[in-house]
Amino acid sequence: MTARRRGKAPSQADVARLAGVSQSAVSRVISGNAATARIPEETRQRVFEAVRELGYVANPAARAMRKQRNNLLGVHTFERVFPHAHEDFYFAFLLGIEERAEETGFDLVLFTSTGSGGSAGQGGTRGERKIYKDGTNRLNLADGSILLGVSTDRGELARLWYEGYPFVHIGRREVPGAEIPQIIPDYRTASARIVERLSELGHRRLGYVREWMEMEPYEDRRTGYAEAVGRLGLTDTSPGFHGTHGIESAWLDEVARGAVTAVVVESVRLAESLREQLAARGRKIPDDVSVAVLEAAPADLSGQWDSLVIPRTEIGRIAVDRLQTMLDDPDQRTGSLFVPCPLIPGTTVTEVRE
Amino acid sequence: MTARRRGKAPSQADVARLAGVSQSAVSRVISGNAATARIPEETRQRVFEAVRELGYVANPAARAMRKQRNNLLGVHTFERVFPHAHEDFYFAFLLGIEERAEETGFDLVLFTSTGSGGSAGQGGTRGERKIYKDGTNRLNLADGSILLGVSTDRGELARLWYEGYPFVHIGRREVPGAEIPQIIPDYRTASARIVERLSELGHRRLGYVREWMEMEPYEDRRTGYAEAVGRLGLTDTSPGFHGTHGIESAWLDEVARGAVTAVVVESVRLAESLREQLAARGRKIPDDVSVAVLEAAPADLSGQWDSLVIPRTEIGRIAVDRLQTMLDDPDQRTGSLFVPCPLIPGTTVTEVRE
DNA sequence: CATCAGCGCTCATACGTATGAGCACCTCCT
DNA sequence: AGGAGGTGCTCATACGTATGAGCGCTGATG
Repeated sequence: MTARRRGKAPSQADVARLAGVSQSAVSRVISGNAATARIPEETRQRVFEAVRELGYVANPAARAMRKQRNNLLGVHTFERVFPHAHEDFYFAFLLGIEERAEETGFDLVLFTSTGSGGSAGQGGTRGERKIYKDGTNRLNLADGSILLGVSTDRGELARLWYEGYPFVHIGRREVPGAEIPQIIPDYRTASARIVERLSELGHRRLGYVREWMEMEPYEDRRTGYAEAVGRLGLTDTSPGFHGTHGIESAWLDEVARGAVTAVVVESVRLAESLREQLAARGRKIPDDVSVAVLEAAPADLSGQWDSLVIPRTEIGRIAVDRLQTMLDDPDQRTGSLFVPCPLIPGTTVTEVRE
Repeated sequence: MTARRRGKAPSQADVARLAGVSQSAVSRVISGNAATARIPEETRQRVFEAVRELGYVANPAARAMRKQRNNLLGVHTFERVFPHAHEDFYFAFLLGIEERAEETGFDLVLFTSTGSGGSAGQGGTRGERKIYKDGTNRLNLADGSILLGVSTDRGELARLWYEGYPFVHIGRREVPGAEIPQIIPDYRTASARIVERLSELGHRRLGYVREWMEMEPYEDRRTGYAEAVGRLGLTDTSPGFHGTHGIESAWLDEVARGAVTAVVVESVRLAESLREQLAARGRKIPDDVSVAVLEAAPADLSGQWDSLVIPRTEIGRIAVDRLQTMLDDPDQRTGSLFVPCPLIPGTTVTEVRE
């Protein structure tokens, strides 16, 4: 048995010829719902027979063109997926997306092609991936897409939105004039809850250490923190709270002197640094200062710092579901979802001791 | 600016109307090569103007139907991708595939849908993914596909091959009557080289411990090992060499007595077990017995055992390239590629000491 | 015996793009 | 002046599927 030549896959017309019916009859048998198509069992059998005989398989491109559905969900990341996956950055999101896509019978397109095109090029632009390459919008291939990535190009997002393409963005990203549906880890509430907990443990004078980035996710953390500090009547005079990023040594001296009993830090990286510099001043965490972190470490690194955790897998699943509702009902094009971030206990926060 | 209603994306016809030319002119301007299409600059500009005005983007489905290319590469795994990725099973392959796909301007489709279909089902068959669901072959959506997975369904492979669908299988997998292009880690040569090295180090009496699986990859290791043992006139009377899997304690006693100076083991798992059982008999690796392993541990676990390493990322890249040549020239439908597996030195093989 | 409903299909068309063939016009050469 | 050859397009069609409209037939009903 030698393989059939490629390029002449049998069509419904071929099947029809063999079964002695019309192409449309074949179409109805194969994919038409039995209700509208009044085709008796005997004919159906003949058609299926012919299908098997010829090894007919539907052409998805044609089908996609005719219906407006492809059963394809796109995933666009603005940077490479897998390298980051290795660092657990995208990985857990993809896990959830894949799970849910499988459960709902969708396939996944990973948009990996860069804007630079070129068939034999030696690698595209290393950093960024564009949605629009020359005139064409690759995402269109999928019924809808999930977008993720830190360096999101807001212009492209705006255009995509304006064109009415169904998509969901993981993470908050404001684009003026476009109400993009987003799946947003609720950093704000989580940050506030961390402050509440510190307050319950007796801490009244806090400090805040911020990252250098100014993206929405950090804004949310800062908003939640500030709001809770205000509401609970706590004190924060740290430079981080008022706009400076990183750790100032003058302020550290104050902390060492006991001016502050708890510090909230935006990242593990900074928290580690804080620990070192406090140690250099003879202060220990949590004995002298409690520290909480506003970033989920990958699962295996956790258990150390008290922190919030980003439920990435769940967010992936939610993104798929949100997208599906958009597809089912085009009126649902707008509206974001907040996903609560649980706090995980560590060993760096204790009751205040004075 | 409110978003355009979904469902009526502008077509080339719309652009043509606006630019005052025919649809075919638009097509030629946009995608026709300039050589055959004799369209002056002025007209081109008018068309591009209209394109921008309307926000036209090409419809990939229609394009795919007309040409026979999609610029889509499929990846089908017979089990879930990402969970395994986490265990570094598929991960490195995907890394290479994605890299190379990006470099050559292709997008990736991950075929995640199970055979069980169903739009709202509560998850398909947990284990296996089928290629053919009811009558349709999802893979057809992509120009060609890369298949991988341990529980490959040979029947589906045969059918796919027979239909002339372009695909590549990662790992050796024999299917009677179908010469499936495969990217094969050259376990055979690598195993032989390990034996050669042991021989160079003075080992003449070897032992072999086999896994319970009977798949091609293990066959290759066994063949390479046996061939080298024969060629170099070495001795192996171990049960593993003659068909038994696992570790027999009677044989272990012999090893402990010094009947064997080096053992080749099919997996780290078994090697660990071997170490324990030798330790129980007062024998140490490598002081009393040298041990080499025929399986690459994930990069971070390595450095311990002397073993061969599977160049997974490279294999992924090669698979993409192999597929591309098939697509460019349908006559290249057959022919597999062997990829050499380097040996990495560890601390478990030394010169023989007697 | 005329009417009518249902059955089992077929016909025709649309989806959006790409492309071979060809048409009308112009320029240049003999 | 008449033809050759080039330019700047248009026409028509094909790709494979899905679907609304409709046609001829049969059997039942009035």
